Amino acid sequence: MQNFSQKKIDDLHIEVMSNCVNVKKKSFQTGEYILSFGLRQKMIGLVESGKADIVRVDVDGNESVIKTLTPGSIFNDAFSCYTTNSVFVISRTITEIYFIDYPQILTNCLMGCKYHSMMVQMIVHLFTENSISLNEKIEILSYSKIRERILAFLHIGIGNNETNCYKLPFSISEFAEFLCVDRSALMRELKKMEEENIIKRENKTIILLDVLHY
Amino acid sequence: MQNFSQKKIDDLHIEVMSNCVNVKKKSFQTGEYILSFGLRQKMIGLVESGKADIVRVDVDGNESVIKTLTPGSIFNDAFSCYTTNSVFVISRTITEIYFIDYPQILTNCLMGCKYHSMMVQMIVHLFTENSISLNEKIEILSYSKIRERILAFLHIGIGNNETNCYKLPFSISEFAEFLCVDRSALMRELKKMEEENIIKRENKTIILLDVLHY
DNA sequence: CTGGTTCTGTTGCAATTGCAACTTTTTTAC
DNA sequence: GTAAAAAAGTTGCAATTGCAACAGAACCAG
Repeated sequence: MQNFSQKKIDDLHIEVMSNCVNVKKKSFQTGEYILSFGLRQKMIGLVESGKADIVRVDVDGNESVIKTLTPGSIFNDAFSCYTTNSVFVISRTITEIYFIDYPQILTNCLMGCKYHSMMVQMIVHLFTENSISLNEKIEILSYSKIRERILAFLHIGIGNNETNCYKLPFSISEFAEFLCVDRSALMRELKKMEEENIIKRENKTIILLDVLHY
Repeated sequence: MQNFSQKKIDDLHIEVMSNCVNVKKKSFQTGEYILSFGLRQKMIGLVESGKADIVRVDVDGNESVIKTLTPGSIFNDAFSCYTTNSVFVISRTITEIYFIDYPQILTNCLMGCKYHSMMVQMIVHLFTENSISLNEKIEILSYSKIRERILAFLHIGIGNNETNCYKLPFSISEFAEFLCVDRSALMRELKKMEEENIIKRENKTIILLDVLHY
């Protein structure tokens, strides 16, 4: 999730890579659809600036944020294939994204380019990070009680940080969506937890009080 | 999940690969721990025969089967890193597994071996399949009602098959574990769905009656 | 075949959650 | 600055679920 340290790929690397494979940069407005993965486009997206969400939409139209993308984040089409529902990437601010041609990395330029190895490592990094995020989400959703999900989310989010603070990267409504629980039920539980001195909340910042911070 | 057609890697490939990277074959007894991923071992496991489960264990000791591994299945350490809980691979029958040294694929034998490209594609395949399974699990868990989870599970499992039958690859207890719901509550819901003619159940085979099979 | 263990099936009950329907506050757009 | 829209916050109520505690069936191992 957010605590996973992104391996930043700087402009120089992008420039070098663009000699090796097809790289395009595009800008998106707030709310614009960056990708509908139903198309199964084989490419890697790399966020340079802005913010975007990977959102799953089920058959009933319910949305669930799978992951929030920030500068340095990397994503691809592996999120959606073979599932019945759709996954979209939606720009939440003005967002700039590099698109790197995916099959090219494996076919073209085969073994000849000295940056090829770096590209392969980038792919592995992408998939590993993807895998980690998905596992974190499963860990959270495997709890049946809202309180447990909140705590799991906070523990992952706070991770090895020195503080017990966590600033939500999204609104409370989106938080409920992420946890796959009803918004009002989430509010209710957050209130209860505050009354029981388990957390303290101020706007979008949640402080986990130490007693249960095992 | 089970309907995802595995790209079988036959013995010849394994033999060729073993010239390029370090490959070891090991046998495990029923119930034996194949891997505790807490160790963060960088390697790929490839099931030759038998059956094993990837199991997540949370801090309270609750177990949840992430995925069932059958011959041809491939797995690695990307399942667990950076999460607070542990992931294990447990052998359910006598199981034979190839272990392929992971970093070697990317560092040793760099660009020299003509099977290198195949290895890279294997890695991509592994991660993609991993990603698909995890997404399917998230899709299932994103529903809050047991009935919805059962139906999502069946839809994924049946997929594009011609039949409406699905044979559970595990016991009802394990099914409840997989869906992250209480076993007795699952029983109750299965019974209700049978009474409402939504499904028909016989032992471990579930038939989805066509009305709701959109 | 016998005792033990695991799985299946059932039920009552309390707790939690989703849902609907609100009000209030904050943010956005013109 | 003001109207409109989105988000936050509340609450009552019904439905669903988890939990505990059973009993019977199936499946071992000696």
